[in-house]
Amino acid sequence: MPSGPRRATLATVAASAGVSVATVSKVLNGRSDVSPATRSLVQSLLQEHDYVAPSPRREPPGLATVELQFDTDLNAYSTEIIQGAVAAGAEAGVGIVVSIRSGAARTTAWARGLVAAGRRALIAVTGELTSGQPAALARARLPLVLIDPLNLPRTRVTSIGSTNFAGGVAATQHLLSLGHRRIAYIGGPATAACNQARLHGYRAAMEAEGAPVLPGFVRSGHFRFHDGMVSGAAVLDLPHAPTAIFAGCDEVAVGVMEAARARGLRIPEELSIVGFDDTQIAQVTSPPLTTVRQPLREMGGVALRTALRLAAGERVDSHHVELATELVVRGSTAPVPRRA
Amino acid sequence: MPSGPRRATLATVAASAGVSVATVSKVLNGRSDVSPATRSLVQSLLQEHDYVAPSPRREPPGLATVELQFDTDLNAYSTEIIQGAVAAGAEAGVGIVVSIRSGAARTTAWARGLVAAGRRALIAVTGELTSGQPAALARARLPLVLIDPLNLPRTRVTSIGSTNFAGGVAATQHLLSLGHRRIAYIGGPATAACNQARLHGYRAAMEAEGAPVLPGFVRSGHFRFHDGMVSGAAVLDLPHAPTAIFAGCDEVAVGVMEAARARGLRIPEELSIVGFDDTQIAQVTSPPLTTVRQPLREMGGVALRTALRLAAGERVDSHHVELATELVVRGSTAPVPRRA
DNA sequence: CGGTCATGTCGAAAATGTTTCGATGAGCTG
DNA sequence: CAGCTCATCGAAACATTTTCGACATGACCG
Repeated sequence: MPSGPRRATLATVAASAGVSVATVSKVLNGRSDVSPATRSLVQSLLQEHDYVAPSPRREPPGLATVELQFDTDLNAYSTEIIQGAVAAGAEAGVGIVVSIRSGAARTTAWARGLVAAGRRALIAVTGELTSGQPAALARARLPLVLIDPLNLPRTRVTSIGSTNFAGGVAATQHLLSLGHRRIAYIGGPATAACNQARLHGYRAAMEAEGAPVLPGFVRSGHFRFHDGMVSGAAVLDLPHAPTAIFAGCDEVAVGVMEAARARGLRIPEELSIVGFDDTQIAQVTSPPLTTVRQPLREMGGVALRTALRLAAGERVDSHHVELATELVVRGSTAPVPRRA
Repeated sequence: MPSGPRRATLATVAASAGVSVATVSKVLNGRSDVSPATRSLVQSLLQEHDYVAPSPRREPPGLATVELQFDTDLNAYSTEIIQGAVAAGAEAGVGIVVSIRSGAARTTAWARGLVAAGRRALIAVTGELTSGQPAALARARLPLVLIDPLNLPRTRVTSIGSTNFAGGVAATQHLLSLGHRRIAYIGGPATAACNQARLHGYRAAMEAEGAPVLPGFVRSGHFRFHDGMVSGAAVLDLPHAPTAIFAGCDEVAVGVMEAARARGLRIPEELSIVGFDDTQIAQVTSPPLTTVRQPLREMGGVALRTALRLAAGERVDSHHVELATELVVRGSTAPVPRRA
């Protein structure tokens, strides 16, 4: 059953406008040898007939792009993801279009716009997803891959993460092995999946060692420097202040460092700090930060390759992949200080 | 005078391959009803005849992209540039494709590839330019905008920078006004224009104050953390060690901090440090870094808008624009210590 | 005023590329 | 061998763009 009245062609429009096919073509291509009157007449008739370009011509092979969308301003974490995606994109011959999510709702129209703009897939980084969004993307046939999603909607979505739980365990065990018992955790949004996994890793390691999680020792935030400073200050001012703090990301760790510095605490002699991510920041602090490395570049690369596989219509082995984290010991951790 | 032997058409290729025009078309469009043998034969003949798709058909409006190319791995500086370009791109409705320059020569073919991939312009960040590259880009009609170029070829190229000289003066004057006289400069590549401007600003301020630039007090590098650590160590180990160091960028400043820390020097009490750029790093060090702010986001935005104007065929007012730098005083600078 | 020339519009026809559909032949089956 | 399937290919129909000549118009000139 062909779709009702055939799709409009130039000939259709030309006939109804009383001009030649050539003229209609010229209007479409913005040629100059068409009088303004004729042009606007043809344009309105094009609209009326819902004219759309015919075959989506063979697209130049290099034209493929993938959108890499962030939910917030770029930071050291984003930089590594971008780097990884760009490197993998260069190999695959697709361009990485970076964007920062604006307030705009992610509607079907938005998804279609991305497709029309030549995007082959969308990679959303640390995003919050409403349940309708995967549906909108599916309608537009735009594959979606998530990196470190804040939440996972019911529908099955492909996502890339790292072994946050294991990382939380490793960080905490490292501190425990140095003799620390009063260890606080300062993390990100309480609802974020990756934050929960790190927190549970911390709790699991503490519990295994029989170390109590003291009241006020677990704090949420937004993974930002400022959160680290504020929460760090709050924790350090407790009567039973911790001797070590496990921060949910490097930026928070640096904020904690600043809070410690403001209180005259020496790091690592009087306070040990472990971060998470191993961004470029970690190598640049004083002292250099002990942290749990997330393979962010690899995650960006894997996300891209997964997105391309989805775009090519292939199945992916698993709808969620976790890359391994690894504890990197630098200078911000030391054995627990002797009681004065 | 038409360009010699007419451009190859499907008919040309079909004739030389001994197949029909239809078959060649199918190969081009990746249709399945072509035998592998025929396909590869046609493909090689397409190559041989330099077949290119004819008219760059009327292009879907949303497809526009601009390439933002970096010469090195992404860092905090890149992040700000990207952020600025992406924000401006979102406003203008063009996508920003980030890429990292590979070893590949920037030939005419490369430039044409970018055009074929839908790029409207190229923004090259802190790149080194050979004289042939602007020519290759011009032949492909791809507008080029430079941000902080390392060198400027003879041909007139549009570029965006900041007032590096004024910034160098401001940083140095700030240190001088705190009573410092033994001030060292640790910068980037000796040939880089932005580095030279900062260095000359430093020299000018020193000279104006009658402060001598002591031997060994000016050092080059690659604007990296490691350079700061090495050159910082070298300068601090001089018999006439400086009381203040002006670093050519924040990352170098952090390296210098690390070198100072390794020598037990307290910052800012025993050593003042000024950085350059005001990337996110500067707010995150201990103590927070006094630095010369470059409006990197604005530079990214201006570069994008300039690139789009060039792509639209408009003239730009000036082929070089410099945005204002601004000294941001934080915690890494203090009055010169009294002689012990 | 009539002739000439430049200019703006337009369409017929040619050029180019894509799609449909039937022809052909190889290989397999019964 | 008849009959069937399947892959491959091209002729022809289509869709669109481009070229080029036709025509009208108006300016300019002698």
